[in-house]
Amino acid sequence: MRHRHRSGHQWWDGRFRGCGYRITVPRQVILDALSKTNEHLSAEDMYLKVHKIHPGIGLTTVYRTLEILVGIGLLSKFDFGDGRARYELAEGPKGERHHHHMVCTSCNRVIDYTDFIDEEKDLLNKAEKGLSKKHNFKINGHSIQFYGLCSKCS
Amino acid sequence: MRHRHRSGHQWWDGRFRGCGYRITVPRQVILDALSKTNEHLSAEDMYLKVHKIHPGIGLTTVYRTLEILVGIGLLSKFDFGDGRARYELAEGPKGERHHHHMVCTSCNRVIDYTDFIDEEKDLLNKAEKGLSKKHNFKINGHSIQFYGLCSKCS
DNA sequence: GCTGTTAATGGAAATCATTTTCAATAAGAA
DNA sequence: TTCTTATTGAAAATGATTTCCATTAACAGC
Ligand SMILES: [Mn+2]
Ligand SMILES: [Mn+2]
Ligand SMILES: [Zn+2]
Ligand SMILES: [Zn+2]
Repeated sequence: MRHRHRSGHQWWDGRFRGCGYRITVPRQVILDALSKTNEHLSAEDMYLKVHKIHPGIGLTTVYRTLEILVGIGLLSKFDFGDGRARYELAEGPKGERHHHHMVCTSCNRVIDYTDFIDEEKDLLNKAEKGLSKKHNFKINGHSIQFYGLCSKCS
Repeated sequence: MRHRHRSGHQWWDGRFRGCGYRITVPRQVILDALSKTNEHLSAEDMYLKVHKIHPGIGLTTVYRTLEILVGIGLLSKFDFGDGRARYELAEGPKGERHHHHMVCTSCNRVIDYTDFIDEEKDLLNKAEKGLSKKHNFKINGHSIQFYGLCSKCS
């Protein structure tokens, strides 16, 4: 009964195989863990989480897997200024999860928000067009974040 | 004649002394170098640049000075994803230099732009107000950057 | 289901940016 | 000039991420 979720195919199976990657136990476990959290985990966070159930999985493999997932666009990688990279599912079974972040400069808490996303999209589209024309720069993505103090720290 | 610029007071003198810091040769040299470039230098870039004229100045001091300058708001510190922090004068003798960045994911070139800054400001103000109300988050700053391919790489 | 090829794994060692330590030096108040 | 103490620079330490490499496991083809 346990681990039943690992028998059949997963929503990311196709994408994964399509890129020529093998589906291995560590990769399934890591993807599972990512699917079940909405935190912004670091590689080590991930390792510790996974390690409780699967002590065999090494930190190196976690790093490698995260890098692959970023590479095929399933994961987003962030730097929130605390000296380690943090990751978050870019796309779930239901589709995109586009949002931006507020980072507390005191306790490092990261808060997702989707407010103003529509207005942002307008501006970003406009900017992307204008900038790619004016500076001849082909824009593929963007990153926006606010820094400040969260409710508990202010 | 050379180094005359270091005799008198500089535009940053007051701010610097006001924070209780001593004005030392390494600090003057580093600030001078920063004033004369519009690149986005890393600590090591800075060290190498300064080292040509002042071989005595150590990398440690460069790191320390940059950190102080960020602390008092004279410098902005960025992470453009190439594994090292990069710095740029936040404020010149003439005042603010607010702008955002486009980062080439192929050659790591960083391009400043000020286009759409006004529209951005409107959106950011609106967002800051809305978010601080809704999420009870006190916003002090933001970071926006576009990623893509520069003219030479696309 | 077995087999062979080869990608994937994990522990140890290496890397690399940044920080810490500490004895020597220099800024600036008096 | 003198005295106090912040600042400096070399070397060592740190900590996240990568690289090495011998072993293991996916899975395509039988
Ligand atoms: Mn998020
Ligand atoms: Mn800039
Ligand atoms: Zn906080
Ligand atoms: Zn480029």
